[in-house]
Amino acid sequence: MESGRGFRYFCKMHANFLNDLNTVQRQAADTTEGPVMIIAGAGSGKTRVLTYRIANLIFKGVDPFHILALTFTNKAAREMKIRIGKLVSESDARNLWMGTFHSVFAKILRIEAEKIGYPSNFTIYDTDDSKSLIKTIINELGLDDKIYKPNLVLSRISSAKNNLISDREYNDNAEIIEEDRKSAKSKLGLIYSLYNQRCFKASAMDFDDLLYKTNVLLKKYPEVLYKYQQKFRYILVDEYQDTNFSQYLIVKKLAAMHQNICVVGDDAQSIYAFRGANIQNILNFEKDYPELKTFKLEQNYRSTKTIVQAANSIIKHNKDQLKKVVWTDNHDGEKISLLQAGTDNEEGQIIANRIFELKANHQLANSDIAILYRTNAQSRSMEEALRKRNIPYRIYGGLSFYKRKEIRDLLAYFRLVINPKDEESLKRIINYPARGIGKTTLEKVIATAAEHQLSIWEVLVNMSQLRVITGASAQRLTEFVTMIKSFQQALTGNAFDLATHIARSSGLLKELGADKTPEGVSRQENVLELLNGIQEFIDTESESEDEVQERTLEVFMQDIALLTDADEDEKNDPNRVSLMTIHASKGLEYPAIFVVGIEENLFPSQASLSSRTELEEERRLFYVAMTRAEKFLTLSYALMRYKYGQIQYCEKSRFIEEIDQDLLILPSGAPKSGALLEFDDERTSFRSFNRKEPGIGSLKPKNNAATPLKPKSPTAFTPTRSDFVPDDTSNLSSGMQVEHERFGPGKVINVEGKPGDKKATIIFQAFGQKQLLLKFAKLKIIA
DNA sequence: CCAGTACTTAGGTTG
DNA sequence: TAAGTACTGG
Repeated sequence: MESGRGFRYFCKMHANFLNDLNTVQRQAADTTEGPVMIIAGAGSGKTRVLTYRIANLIFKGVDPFHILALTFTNKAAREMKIRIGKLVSESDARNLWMGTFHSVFAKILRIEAEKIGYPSNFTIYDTDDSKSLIKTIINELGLDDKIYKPNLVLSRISSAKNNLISDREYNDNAEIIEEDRKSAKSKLGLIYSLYNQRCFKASAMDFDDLLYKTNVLLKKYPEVLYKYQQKFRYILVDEYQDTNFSQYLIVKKLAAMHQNICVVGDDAQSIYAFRGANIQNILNFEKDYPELKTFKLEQNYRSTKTIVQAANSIIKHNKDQLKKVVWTDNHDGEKISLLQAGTDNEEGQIIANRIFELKANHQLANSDIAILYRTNAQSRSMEEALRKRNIPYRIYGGLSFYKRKEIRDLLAYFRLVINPKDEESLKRIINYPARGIGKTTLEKVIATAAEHQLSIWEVLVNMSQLRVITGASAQRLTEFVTMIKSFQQALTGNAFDLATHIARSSGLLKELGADKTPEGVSRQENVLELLNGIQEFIDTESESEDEVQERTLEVFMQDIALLTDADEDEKNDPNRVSLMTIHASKGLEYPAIFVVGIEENLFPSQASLSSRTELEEERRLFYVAMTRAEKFLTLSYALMRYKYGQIQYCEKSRFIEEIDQDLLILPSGAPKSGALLEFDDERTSFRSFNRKEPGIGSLKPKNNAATPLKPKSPTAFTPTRSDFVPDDTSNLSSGMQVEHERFGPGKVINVEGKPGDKKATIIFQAFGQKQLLLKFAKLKIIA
């Protein structure tokens, strides 16, 4: 079958290419048959081993189509493909099945969708969609959303799915029922069932469904399981310590036939237990495959001796761990600096100063440096300080491009056009931009849908037969349906043309164009950027050879559904300091690392203190943070910090005490807040500088002048005119020119409603289309 | 319907 | 403090 593929690569690769690896690494990469577990300490060249192992498989003649490699992020998959491409050939690398669990199995689910009753163009609900649907259900059931908090409900449902507990099993399980009853949330099971029904009716799957339904598919259809067992003869799983039960079982089933399964992980770096990841999977692995060969990668190539020893001294305080000794041949390096600041703001200033010193003394670039923190809220004081010193930075994990409102709005149009049953999208845009479809009308439609067991879309399409809504409202709903249908006609055509057409004729671009504030302009630019992205998508060729897909809008949407902001590439100025949470830093490395806010109740976090397992997870998190550093590691804490606008007094973290103290440089006379060093620019010039409030200097009031004020909205500039005398509008009709006290001149395009309670739709020159109730609106009739 | 105001709440977050 | 939602007057 594998007709001597190795031959083709003989010239390109010298047979001894595995000599680039150390002994254990080489064994791990060359033991290609049978179950293998690789325990890979931090910085031990794990990615390198995976890369070489896959290249080795291809070199030995395995067809890339038969290799499945599951990674933690799409970015990791992309980078690994590039590296493998350089070892073998780009076309072979392209043909690998490589990606996250979610993206790989979403692909498979689309192929097999009809077996489980879904269309292949099913929508993927993201967390916001899920939450919004849960909110709807809670409201419909008349439950209190303070008891049934959408976040909590979702995490409960998610955890059920990740443990493969169906809604039926949930509702039949005495233990679960008792647990929910005790916490006064006995309706959770009902919400779970309704949520599933609604997702199914909307032809939608949430993130957890992608794994759950894969399990259902493989269990219910042995022939499908067989097909993929045949296909995936070699399976590799990265970051195995962070997989959950649902993922574990998928892998176990797929690997059952050939048993060529290789998992790579490090129990010391397991930091996602809080959402279902299970270290037990590693222990299970040994039970499932008694023939297993285990390799321990213990030599660290990343960090100095100091950093490796410090990290080891931390992790040894955890009881639960596999035996492993991480060591390094690297230099001792510098000691770890510990900095103490008076307040969170001062912490930012000290760090910024320190970054200047490091860059000046050690020829580091901004991009060699990362600041890591426990919670996103901590980024503020760091940003402020960096901005003041003109140090360019980039924040990971902020509001990603695809989460911006204007982008979600346009994507909702695309989603609805592709899958008109997608109710979350429909509700989002049916009246945006405003087209006079009010809350009452929509509620009537939803009620009708529930009554007849139809989707909202089906009600809209069959409105004339159902005769629930009549008159002007029905007219506008019909117009909406006609518009969406006309978009659907163009689905097979050019994706960019269709997308642009939708953005224009939905009125979305016009709506955004009406807003002349800087924010408004930037929203418009974002939409244009998305359209550019679609053009770019069309211009790039399809990833894999076996699916020569048309670059339609539908395919584009499938592509971006599972993106995260870790996937965004750095277009402008790559030379920036990186800011991110420790969670987001997993798998990354930098010459210089700052870990900030190492205080009790923050790191370890307050909530983790009550249980040993949670505290140990925090400690692993600290271990991950420290082991990101290659040469320079700086830790810091503050004595005071703002939390929810209140001052909180802090104590340095127990984790600091746990570090081998010989490796630390303790805060030698932490700078008093009276005299900080203030740098002017990137040169080393600096001057002493006195703060305004001696003593408690850094507890300065917020909203200082350094923070740019938000530009005022145009509304604020339009004075309320005392000479404005409104006209009688009881006979207002379409086509009339009017003037509004605040919105200025505009043209009436529609008037409806009973006399005395009329609603007018007016396009204002400067403010776009608005609907106004005439009993309130003060209008002057011009013509 | 629109827009300003009062009130509530707050963890880390793959895809 | 900041963001998001619910309420209310025009």
